[in-house]
Amino acid sequence: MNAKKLEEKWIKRWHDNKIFEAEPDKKRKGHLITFPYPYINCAMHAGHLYTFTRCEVIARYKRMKGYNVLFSQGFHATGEPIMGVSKRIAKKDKSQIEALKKSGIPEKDLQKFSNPEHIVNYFLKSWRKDLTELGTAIDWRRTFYTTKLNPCYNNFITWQYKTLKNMGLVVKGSHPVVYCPDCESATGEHERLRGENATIVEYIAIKFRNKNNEIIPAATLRPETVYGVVNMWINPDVEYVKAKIGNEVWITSEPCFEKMKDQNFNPEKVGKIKGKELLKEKVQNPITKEWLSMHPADFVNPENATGIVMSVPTHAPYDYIALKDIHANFKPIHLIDTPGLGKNPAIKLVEDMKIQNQHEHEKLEKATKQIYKMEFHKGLLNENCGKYKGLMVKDCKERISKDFIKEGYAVILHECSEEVICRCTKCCHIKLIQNQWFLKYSDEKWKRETLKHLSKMKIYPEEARNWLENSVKGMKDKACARKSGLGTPLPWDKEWIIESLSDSTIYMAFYIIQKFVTSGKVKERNLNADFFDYVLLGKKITNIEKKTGLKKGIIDGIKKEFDYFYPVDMRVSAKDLLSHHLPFFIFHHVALFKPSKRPVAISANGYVKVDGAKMSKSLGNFITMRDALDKYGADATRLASMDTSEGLMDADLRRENAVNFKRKIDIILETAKNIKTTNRKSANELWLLSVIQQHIHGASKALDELKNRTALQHTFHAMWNDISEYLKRTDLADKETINYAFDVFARMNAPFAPFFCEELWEILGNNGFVSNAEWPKIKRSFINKEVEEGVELFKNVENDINGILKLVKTKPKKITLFVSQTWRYDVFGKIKSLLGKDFRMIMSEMMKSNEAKKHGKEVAGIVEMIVKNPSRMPDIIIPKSREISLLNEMSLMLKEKYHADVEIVDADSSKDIKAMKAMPFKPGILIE
RNA sequence: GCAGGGGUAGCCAAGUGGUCAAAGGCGCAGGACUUAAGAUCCUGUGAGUGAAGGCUCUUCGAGGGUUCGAAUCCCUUCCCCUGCACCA
Repeated sequence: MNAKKLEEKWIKRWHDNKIFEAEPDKKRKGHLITFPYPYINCAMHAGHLYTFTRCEVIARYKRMKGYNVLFSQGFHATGEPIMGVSKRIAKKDKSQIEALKKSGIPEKDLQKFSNPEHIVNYFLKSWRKDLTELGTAIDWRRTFYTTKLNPCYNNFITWQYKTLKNMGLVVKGSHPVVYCPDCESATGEHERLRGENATIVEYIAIKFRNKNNEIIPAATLRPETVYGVVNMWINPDVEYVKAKIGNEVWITSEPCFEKMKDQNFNPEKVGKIKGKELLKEKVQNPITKEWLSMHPADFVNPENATGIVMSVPTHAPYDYIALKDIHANFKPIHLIDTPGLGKNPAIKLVEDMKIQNQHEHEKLEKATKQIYKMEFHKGLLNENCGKYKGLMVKDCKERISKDFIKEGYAVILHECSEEVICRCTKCCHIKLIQNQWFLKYSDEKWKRETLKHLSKMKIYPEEARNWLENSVKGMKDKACARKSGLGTPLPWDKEWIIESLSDSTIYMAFYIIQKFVTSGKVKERNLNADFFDYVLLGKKITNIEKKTGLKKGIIDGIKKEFDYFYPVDMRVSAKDLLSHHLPFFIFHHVALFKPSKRPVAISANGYVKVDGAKMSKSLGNFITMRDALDKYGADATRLASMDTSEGLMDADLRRENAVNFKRKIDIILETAKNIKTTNRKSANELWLLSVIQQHIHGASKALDELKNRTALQHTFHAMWNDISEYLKRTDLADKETINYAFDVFARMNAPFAPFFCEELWEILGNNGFVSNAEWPKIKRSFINKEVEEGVELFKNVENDINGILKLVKTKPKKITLFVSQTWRYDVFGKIKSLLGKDFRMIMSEMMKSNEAKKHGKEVAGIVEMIVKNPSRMPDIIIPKSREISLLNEMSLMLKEKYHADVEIVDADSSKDIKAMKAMPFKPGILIE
């Protein structure tokens, strides 16, 4: 049967038997596992596949371990992109039309995509189809999507934000964005011609004053160096602006004036002044009260900050070289002692690097960076720095800024970290957006509680904890609403729409409610604040029937189901969400829910590469889910994606692996169907039964730690190797043994490759579904170390014979195997018990027995050999009689293999040199 | 810049103090099967050396250190990837 047919067969049976529909059940423990709902502006692709499959494997594994797993899947439509697509289609944008065509949408349907609702519905269907064909164990009664297009979900978000606002966790404020004054809008990363990676930097503009008490602001990132300013830099060719700000007059460059307009300074232009004119003025340092001259410099860029620069030649290479260029005299003021930099480090470095003039930008940049870095990390402020003397730069920088601002000596000026040019070719600057709504993640109590809860959570792998913890610690207030895009309006300020990360924090709870919406028991009108307070928060509400319009039986049923399945037991995500969604997820649960309803565990994984490279359409390694399903089938696709990597490292999905898995699956099914059996229990059977226990152990342990690849190593590769090994050694398999092996194989691989495992399950004569079967338990009675050792012995002997034959290059006529002298067994046994102790101690212990004394020299040799290389010591020392019988058993096989006579000889009764060399578990070999 | 992760054989990747010249996979070479190809199975795969199952040297980004012993622990240094927010 081909893969497609097989998949269809089982999808239908699963569906007909409703096996993935989770209902509360007193006998089992509820287990809620979730994958972050994907944004549905595109079809599912390999990037989603990996994380999704991890989640799915764990869901199926937990189910088999006896948990009542609730695994459903919602979809995310909130935000700008879907709206963007619809707008571009409405405008008949060519590249957008092409993109849709490429993803398989026929020309005649294109126009429908100008309606965002159509886009949502289209991709909902496409995702559901792909996920179904992938064989996922999803309870589809519980699926939903976001935005006000779905009124029930909309009510849920409305309730959440009202509640958070009442708690004081949604507040009004302003925040800086990169802004294009020409387009009059925020300029996102993808809307920039240049400066994609620019970040927002806070400059400290220090308010120097001239004799007329006008302010000449110099912006700096190093306010601590204000103690060492010896002059100011002005660009003589630039025309500066005089602006009234409050009751002060400021002199800045023209672009700075524009920035200040957008940063709430409310400047009013009152005049202009040439740079050249300014040079005549003197200004006073507000901190040191020193009067300083203004000097000309071309490196002063009017676009950058205020267009006026303070000069600290001792710690800023640019300032020193510029002073040197104009042959100015100055008195250096050394401020920061840094190990390895010496006095006046900028002067020293410029001289050491032989920088000639201020046009050697490359060298100067390098020097500046070096000094900044070292002084920041290791610098100590000295006696020239007033009350900050004795502090490390890194420790007091922030304090200095705050102090200066508080005392009115300085203000914050926001600036881009690098030049940003908008698509419209205009230069961008930073704007402070007013009256924005924020989630107050900076709230100390909220943050503290969140960190506290995080410390109780299980995080897989542990490395991800650092990342999460740092994200939570560094979390600032987050703007939670935008003016455009799809979503739920802020209930109290409807022109704002709750943005996409902010409406995705506690929605896992909605999987439980959605079932009742799907069944029609609950309608939009029932889902009011009282409903959510009662069901989700467990508040006592009188007259709940009246208030929600639901019968007590129904609403209590919902509450019971919520209490049964919540909290989220496991959230599986790629690592990109560690810095925003996952912290938000914890924050909001902590704010809203009582401790027992907060998330239990998070598992994070790396990104996906395809064939070793980042997936991209231009590289030709972009795989949609559809491609993969059609080409490799669901099982092989799933296996290939799980056989990549685990932990936070990026997974590399290799298409060839998928092909190989596909082939292997066929082989396995064929083998299982055509197996010829008998009844017998020889060492071969006992061995297989025994090693299977190891794989059960290994796989279970790995899956408990969410290590997909390690698990697959056991469930698939190692298991199959051992089964093949067993079959190779025998013409007829023992029926009971081989059935057991395939039974375990089917069960253990069912989470990874459910379709073919169901098929295998049926071939083995089972009814029902392997998906519902129990995860195999270790059978202690099957563990047989001696038999395993026996097989090992066989392999070793075979290996040694091969090695010798290769070297001597003769055709063997007779192979003699000498079983070690009896006394050596005792010696080995004794050494084993002493292993790990000091060499001399082992030696003296060994020499206590008479038997050992008799062979003193040899015993010493053996001890030395084993201490040096403990691998020479077998795991178990089997008795000599057993070794003989094992060798006798294998002699027939050796005979066939090498077409030679095989004889087993006891070394005690031989004088052959090879007989003397024989060790326990390592027979002497003589080939003639 | 800050934060997180990483650098292991031709490639991917396991390994966090001794059983490590280093699992597994891919690739490559040889063999079996086949009319042939493919698939499958077996053998080999750091270098050197040995007509007996070994022995020697070199190797885990680089450089130091700790240790009887280091891919693994400590220090210094170089390089790569990811995130830094209003954007899903």
